[in-house]
Amino acid sequence: MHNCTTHKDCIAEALERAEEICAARDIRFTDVRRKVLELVWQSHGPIKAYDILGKLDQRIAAIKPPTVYRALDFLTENGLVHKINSLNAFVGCSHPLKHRECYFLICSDCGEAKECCNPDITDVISKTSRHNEFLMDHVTLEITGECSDCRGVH
Amino acid sequence: MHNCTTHKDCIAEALERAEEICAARDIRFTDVRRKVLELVWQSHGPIKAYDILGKLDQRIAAIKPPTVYRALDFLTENGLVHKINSLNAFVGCSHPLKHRECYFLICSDCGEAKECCNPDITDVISKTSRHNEFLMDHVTLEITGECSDCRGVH
DNA sequence: CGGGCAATGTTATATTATAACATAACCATG
DNA sequence: CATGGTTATGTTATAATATAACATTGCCCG
Repeated sequence: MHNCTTHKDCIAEALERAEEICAARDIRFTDVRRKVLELVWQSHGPIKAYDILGKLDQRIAAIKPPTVYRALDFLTENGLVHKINSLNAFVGCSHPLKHRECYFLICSDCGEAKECCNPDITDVISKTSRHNEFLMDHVTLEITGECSDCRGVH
Repeated sequence: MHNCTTHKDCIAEALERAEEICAARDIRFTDVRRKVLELVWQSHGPIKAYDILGKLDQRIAAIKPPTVYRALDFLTENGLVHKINSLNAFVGCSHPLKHRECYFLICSDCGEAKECCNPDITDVISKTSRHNEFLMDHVTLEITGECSDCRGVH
């Protein structure tokens, strides 16, 4: 389902990057937020808020839904995770500095949500918005289907 | 918020079209389904399942959530309504025969969800999918922002 | 060290959606 | 027109997702 050979490293990297970004922006990367981000990355795919909650409960005592949702809100606002609306799930952002919009290829077999941030897509969407005199704020683009791995494409 | 001068007509048209489509496909356009579709169109914008339920309750006795969700599932499967995932709401499809995929410009001011089915978008999305060896099944594209009316663009 | 703000805790509840089983309506076929 | 299969709806209960509202804690700055 995923390619990173040393998945531990990729989690650690994500956390470090988050740390840096928060420091740079002078916002607090608290324990809860770190833990939630870590769990999102550990899942290495879309994870649901209550699944995060479940995993947290095993470690720390009695964290409740609002705490998780607040952390997720924070992480989302700061581009560290994305919400996948069609799944009601959250996924770590692989390039939290590059751009706000992320497009996803979501495999209904293995559940992977691969970022696919083709600028051509952004262009054509911007063009369409402009053509409709629409002032774009945020774009949700979620493509479901079957990924190459699951289809057994060499 | 919307342009159709005679909104009653546009509801009636949508229902008639639905009738025809279901007849052609030899599937049943039952009372519940018709009523739900009518309410979706009456709202003339995204409407939530429980709002539909509320409006139904006033007319018919004691319709329960599963009934509404089943009707919405049916209508969605047959391309007569679309679900807007970022709003958890449903909207009538203006061209139920032309294509399955629909893209939306959603105004966060007035709540309108305008279909914008630019084939250029479809092209670029298909291209990206192919490039990723991804077998596309369904596309969710929801652009939030502010529509021309709300921005007061002449 | 105290006042203010940001974050989290806590309780309760709202909102969205479905499982599971019972009944009814529809309809083809003998 | 009986009957049996299929599709649709009714019904009860509950699962899953998310937030409101208020209390408390912790952090930082002066």
